[in-house]
Amino acid sequence: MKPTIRDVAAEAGVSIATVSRVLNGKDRVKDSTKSKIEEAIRKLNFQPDQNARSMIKKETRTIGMVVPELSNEYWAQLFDVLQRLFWENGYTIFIGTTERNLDKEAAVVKTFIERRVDGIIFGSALPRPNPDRTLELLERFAVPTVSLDPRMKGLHCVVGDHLQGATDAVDHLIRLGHRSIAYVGGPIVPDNRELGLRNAYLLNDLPVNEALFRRTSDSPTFQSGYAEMKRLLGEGESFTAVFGFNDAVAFGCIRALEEAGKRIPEDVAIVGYDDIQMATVFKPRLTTVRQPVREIGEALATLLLRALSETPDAQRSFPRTHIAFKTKLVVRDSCGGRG
Amino acid sequence: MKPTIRDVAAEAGVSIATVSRVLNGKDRVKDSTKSKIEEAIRKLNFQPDQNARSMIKKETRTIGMVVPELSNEYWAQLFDVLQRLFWENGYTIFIGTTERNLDKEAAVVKTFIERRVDGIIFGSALPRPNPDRTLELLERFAVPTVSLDPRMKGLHCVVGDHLQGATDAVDHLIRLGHRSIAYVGGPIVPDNRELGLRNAYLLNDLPVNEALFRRTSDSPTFQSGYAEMKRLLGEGESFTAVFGFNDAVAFGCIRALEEAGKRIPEDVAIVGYDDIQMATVFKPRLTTVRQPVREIGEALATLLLRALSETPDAQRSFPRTHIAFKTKLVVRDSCGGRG
DNA sequence: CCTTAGCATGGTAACGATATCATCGTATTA
DNA sequence: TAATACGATGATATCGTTACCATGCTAAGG
Repeated sequence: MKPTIRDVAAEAGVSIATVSRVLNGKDRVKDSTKSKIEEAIRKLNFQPDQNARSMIKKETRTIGMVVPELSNEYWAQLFDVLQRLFWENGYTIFIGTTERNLDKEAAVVKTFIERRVDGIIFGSALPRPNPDRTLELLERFAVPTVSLDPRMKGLHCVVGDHLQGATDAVDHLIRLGHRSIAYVGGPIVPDNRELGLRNAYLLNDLPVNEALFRRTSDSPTFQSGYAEMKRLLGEGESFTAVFGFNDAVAFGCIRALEEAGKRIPEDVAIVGYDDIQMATVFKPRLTTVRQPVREIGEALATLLLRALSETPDAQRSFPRTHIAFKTKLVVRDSCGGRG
Repeated sequence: MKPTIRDVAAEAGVSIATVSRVLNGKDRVKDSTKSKIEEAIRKLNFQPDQNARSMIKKETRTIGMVVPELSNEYWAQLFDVLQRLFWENGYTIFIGTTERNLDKEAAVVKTFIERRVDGIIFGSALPRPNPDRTLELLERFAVPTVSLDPRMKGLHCVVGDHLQGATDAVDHLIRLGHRSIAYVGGPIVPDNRELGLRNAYLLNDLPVNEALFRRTSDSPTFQSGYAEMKRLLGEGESFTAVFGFNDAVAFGCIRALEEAGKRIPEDVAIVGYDDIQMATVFKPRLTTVRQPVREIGEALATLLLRALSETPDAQRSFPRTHIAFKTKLVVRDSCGGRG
């Protein structure tokens, strides 16, 4: 059996209270006693049970992170940033994937609540139903939560300004002379990137062709982008540019276009979103909208940590915060026009 | 304050023992009592405290996963597979990244032990020191662990057969006529991929040029591959092919080569490792060695779950298992010769 | 009608820590 | 020298569950 604080106390010939004192290093303990206890701890290979500690401390020092999936560079990078920041503050991270399924999402949040996480980073990306079970859970149990999805009403929120980002991207295409831009979006609506596109059309007083607005049926990945572009090409609509929901989708489109004999950017211009690492490798290099992942992660962590440092009473009245990060259009070669 | 089982008992006018019974659904409870209790649970929004439950059950139903980082498609994909399988079996996953640092690695494992995870998936990738603190921790506390690193002696182990994979890849290059193959490895030794390369040289009775064996100084990423290839090119060694530690590194090399005016595959042939999604996008498409991630993940989960189902006594004598998965050479365009 | 079984439930000791209050010396002060 | 303060430690309630044993009730069997 694993040794407990009682075993250590017996071994060192003191009371468990004193052992607890050296474990936490707060009360004063005589040096000789302290070293006796430390020796006993070493000898028995004692590791305090964090769960037992949590029960009485009423905080677990765990964070739950909910994301669609991790095999998506954006989420993975975000995780790496968050992991480092929370680790530095003594938190361990539970992670649960929604697999883009509302039931799973709610189940993950419920699990986190049962495990009494101190806070939640909510990075799901699903259309919000009504009633929204996940949101209800989060509110009922008053778990401090920071969301990456602005549609989660009432939660703190840190986002990239996708409306702006998409508008910039499409403006760029329009300025290069494109008038028919196909959009391959993700599976969810409403979608600020799509709105940004429509916004740019509007600002430039251009007609929209609804047949060019597409959405992938599942996760916005390389495969789904590829499949959707194949379908679009099959329908014979004409277009001279493509705006992809993210870089993976954009790459999928590129692959489909090339298989259909189109050249990039000569025949079709492409712009993506996220600026993943591979965006600089692919030739022609991808023009895309960069999200400041590190800054977003830091804002997320800072906000949640600040909320956690409030007393439980104060947390309820902690002001709702909404931070939107500016994105940046990174112009490379996939739209041509720059040589 | 969050409602406890006692509040529910009071609300329903029964004892906490009975509430516990309906919570666990094992003992028989009269239907009318049961519904009274369920009503109270709903009314109070009661969620049982999993940690309190763990204390007495002596299992937390959590798994700790330790990985170098997640912004690496291989680890991210593996995580997604594992997450699904463990979720289906009622486990929640803690994840900790080592940041390729032995101290952090040991600290993560220690944290997992303090949190009393039921099992650990050990996916660190670091040179093993002697003495090996992480291994000692794992052994002392007898946490059921499955490793992805065969150098963790005494642990169950599931790996891709990299020696074979690398041999296949290099054999392919040699068969295409290449005699000077640069290797850009990861930061750690020994490295089975490097050994596979040497093995192929040996089998084909070719001389080796040590100057062509390189290793990235940090994580095997796009950036480090790019930097290392830049350095190699600066040294003026001649070579006609490159074998990259993984696809990201290979892409980094490609980028550096192209900047130096080399064409792929005409001037330099490239082969990567892992077969990430982008391997099919890049033109020329990357020839690479595919690891069966899904199968590896399933084997990992199955093995750990089986170990966990043993009684604590039986776990000690549970036979050490070592599973190596065959890899598959995926021939595309980056080596030419098929074209 | 008494015994006995079995069902439904209650009471309470764990689990492994921390927190609080009590206690006992010993040194300091008036 | 008695009062006092403080430093070091011990005893024990507590956190929110589950496990285990006890108990009361009803119905069946003799």
